[in-house]
Order: sequence, then structure tokens, then C-alpha cells
Amino acid sequence: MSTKLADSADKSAPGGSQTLLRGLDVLDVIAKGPVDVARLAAALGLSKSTAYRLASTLVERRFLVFTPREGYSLGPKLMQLGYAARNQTALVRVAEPHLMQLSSVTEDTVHLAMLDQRKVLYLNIIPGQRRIVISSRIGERQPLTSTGLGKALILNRSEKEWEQFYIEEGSKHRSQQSFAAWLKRMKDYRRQGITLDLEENEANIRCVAAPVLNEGGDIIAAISVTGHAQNMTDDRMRSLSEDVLHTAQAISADLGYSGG
Amino acid sequence: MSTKLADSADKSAPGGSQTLLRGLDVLDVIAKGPVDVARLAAALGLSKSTAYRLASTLVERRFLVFTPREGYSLGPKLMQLGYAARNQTALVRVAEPHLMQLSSVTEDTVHLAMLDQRKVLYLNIIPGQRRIVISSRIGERQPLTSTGLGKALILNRSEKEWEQFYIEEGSKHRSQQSFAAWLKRMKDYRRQGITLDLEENEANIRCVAAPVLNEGGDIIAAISVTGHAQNMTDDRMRSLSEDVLHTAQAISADLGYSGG
DNA sequence: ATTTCGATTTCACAATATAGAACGATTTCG
DNA sequence: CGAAATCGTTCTATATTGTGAAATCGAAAT
Repeated sequence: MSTKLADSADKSAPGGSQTLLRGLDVLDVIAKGPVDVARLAAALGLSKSTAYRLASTLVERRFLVFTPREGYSLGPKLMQLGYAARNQTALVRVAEPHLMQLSSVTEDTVHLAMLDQRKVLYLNIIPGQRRIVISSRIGERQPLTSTGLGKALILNRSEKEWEQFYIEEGSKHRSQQSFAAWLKRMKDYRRQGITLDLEENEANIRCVAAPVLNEGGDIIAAISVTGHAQNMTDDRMRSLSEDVLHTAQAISADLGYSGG
Repeated sequence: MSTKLADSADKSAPGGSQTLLRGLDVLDVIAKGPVDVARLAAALGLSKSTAYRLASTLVERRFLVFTPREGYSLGPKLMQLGYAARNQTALVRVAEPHLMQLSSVTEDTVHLAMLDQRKVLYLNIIPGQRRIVISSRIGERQPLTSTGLGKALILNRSEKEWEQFYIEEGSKHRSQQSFAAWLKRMKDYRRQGITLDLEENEANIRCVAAPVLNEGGDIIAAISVTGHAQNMTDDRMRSLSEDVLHTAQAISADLGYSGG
């Protein structure tokens, strides 16, 4: 289990470039919403002139845009790079045809997501034939323990880790189910290799999800089929489970996984 | 005379933070494809150790990911910020309901795009009811002079500018039409307030587009309806033109434009 | 016209980034 | 199987670069 994790949350900058780090911090601050120079400086704990210079540099490169009345906001360069980042992921390219097929077979919305810092990060969304209001977007991040995708992404973790995740997101559980009940379901899911979301994250929305494995057998992503509760009867979900599981396994196989 | 002061011919001098700029340059290099430290250093004209430190800092913040065999590639943080950047744009939020409606009326794919560095940058895509293979993605960038959206985005420019754009993208014109013919059409489009793409950018794909104006009357975006050539008869395109124009005007109005 | 607020610029100082060389761990090749 | 090459990583002295405080500029607001 010895993985070399650079887990230090050290702010004193060993091995890191301070100026670059501060510039990236600027992006994080502005991602929360537009701010002017003074507030930016305050949020970073820097002088106004330093904050200004960093922000100006980012504007020059179109990572930020400056609006006279409002302040700085995120710029188009980030959309461009976000798109490029997504396309560089081998997973996305490999999975796409499988997702298309799954979507056309089920006629429902199909998602691909990965784990990113204890959140579900959407990588791809194939809208279904039925016209659903899709509230999820590529690049968006959702909670782990109350979504089908999230539960699939942590399906092979220990019960200790499950508990940590669950506690962290305590506020996200609308149905106020106890951890014991949640744990019991997770164990069922683990046995079956698929997970469900029974309107836990969003009312009236249900989904079936399954993990995707890399050649080493690690869970690196998850896929799901999502639909309105009215279409998602128990029978249909059972049948969907098979489709989802098969597709997930097909993607895993394309990624080099050859386990049972 | 201070001898070491910024010589004006130097590109790195004014207003910018060098280290941050170099860090951002790293992202640009890696956006073209994964590279290892040595190649990165070469591409930037920096020493290996400097390139390494910049890249490591970016990895620490998840702007990059490092893969032992391949080198550095763009990280999930960029997807996250790309998503946030898109959502911060007032235009996207204002336009969305209008686009949804246009899509459901026309049953075809609807696009929203803005001008970004002489390219068409896609901001939103509403897939139509008809199942088209959508090759366009949010964050992607396409040429200006051969797409409906692109032509709409430069509809109010001078003929001199048009010529510049056209020459710049000379290689993009598949149908080898002369500039004179293109110019003539642009003038027609300007008169009508809408633009067309008659399979100029992609075979078998046609679209109708119109510009979106801000309160000052500047073109800040464009919308379009796209479909297979077989569905896009001259009659239908005439009728679509009206829908597209109305929607574009409605969005412009929501943005504060109140001109004729 | 006056005030106020925020965005820029200036400047002397010292903190920080820099390159190059050395190291260590792989992988490639003979 | 051993030698050489390759690639990532660490170290350190040097000066380039970033830094904050205060001054300046510009544009709204009063």
C-alpha cells in the first residue's frame, strides 16, 4: 500500500514557486465570484500592489477579465484549457463510443465522472432522447455519498473511509437516513458491483451507476444512467443495471483491465 | 542612466510577473499535448530545473498531472475552473432559457458562442431532438470566416477587417470561393442581420446564425441553429432565420440593448 | 467644484527564482 | 546480464525578480 503521496498542505512553499502559487491562488479566489483589487489582496493576505500585479498578469494572458465596475472574473482562456484538459484524458476518448451506445439503448442521460478531491467531477454527459432538464454540466462537482456516481467511485474503499466520507458530507443527506442504513446499502452495492441513487441527491431523479477500472484494477471513474423517477421503476432499474454494468466493464476492458 | 532597466524591446518587461507568466506558459505548452521535463524546458527556453519547479508547483495544485511514462498533462483543476469561468459569464446565464426554447421550437442543435482571439469559442450547446453526431464541444474553438457563428460575430466589422480575417484563415476555405464572392455574401448577411453556413466548414452541415448585442450595441456573442443538409431546405432556412433573429434580439434585449 | 474611492505606478530593498551540476533510479541497449 | 543512456529530482551560490508602502492618477459620487 505504499503510494508516494505528496500530502503536505504546507503553505511555507518548499519545492514550490511562491509567485506562481500566489497567481494560482488568485484564480481560486476569483472562481468564487468577481472581486476587486482590494478584496482580492485581503483574501490572499497580500498587499494591494502585489495582488494587482498578479491579477494584471493573469488578465494579460486572458485567464482573467477585468470589468471596470465589478472587478476581476475568470477569463475565456480557462474555458479553452478546461476543454483541452478534458480531451487529453484518455479515459474520455476511450469511453465516449460506449457512452453513446448506452445512451441510445437506454434513451436516458448517460454520465461519466471521476473522483477529484473527494468530489464527483463530471467528464462527459450524453443527453438522452427524452427531454430532461439536465442540471449537471461537464466540469461541475457534486457530493460523493449521495449520488450514484459518487458511491460507485468509492465502492472499493474500506468501511472506515466510507464513514469519513459520510461524515464529511453529513449536511448533504436530505433523507436523514442513518449512517448504519447507508452502510448497509453500500455493502449491498459492493456485492452487486453497481450503485443506485434513489432521489437522494435530487428529488425525482434516480440513477444507476457502476465503477470503471484501469489495468491495475483501481476505480478511476464511474458511469451512470439517469432518469425521472416516473420512468425508473424497480424493474427498469434492474434491467438498466445490467446495461450499465456491461458498459462499465467494456470501458474497463478497453483501458486494459482484465480481471474477473 | 540605469543600465539594467527594462529595455523596451524585451517582451518580458511590462507590468507582468515573470514567474507567473512562465507558469502560465507551461500550461500553454502542455495544452498541445503531454510532454516530459526536458521537452518542456526546451519549449520554454528555460533550464530543466526551472521547468521542473514550475511544473511541480502546477501539479501540486492539480493544474497538471504527472504520469511516469508520458510526462505532464493538463489536470482536473482546469476543468473545474473552465466550468466556473463559463458560469460566471452573465451572457451564458441570460441566454440559456432562450436557447432552450429555440432548441425545442426548431428541434435542432442550438449554439451560443463568443469571439475569443480571432476564433469562435463555444459557450453553450443545446442538443436537438434529432440525434445528430455533435462534433462541437463547449470550450472548443473554430474558424471565423467559414462558420455561421463566426461570420455573425464579425458582422459589423469594416471590409478591411473582413479581408484580414479572410486572409488569415485562407486555408480553411474548403470550397475555394474567391474573397470577392465571400465579401458579396457578407454584405447580404449584414443587410439581413443573419448569417448562413452552407456546408462551408463541414460537409453536410448547414446553419443559421445571428449576432447578440450588449447595451452598447457591440456584438458580444452569436447564436445559431445547426442541422443536417437534408433537413435544411431553402424554405426551412428562411423560416429558421426568423426564429434565430428573434431569439438573438430577445437575448440582446435581456442584456440591456434597446436599439432598432 | 470637491470629495471619495479604487485602480495604477514608483522605488529601494531583500526575498525569491534561477541555472548548472550532481545524484539516483529507471529503462534501454549491447 | 552488465553498461550506458535517459529522465526525474535535489542542492546551492548568485542576482534577478517580486515585494509593500506610499504617492499618483482617474473617475464616479456629492
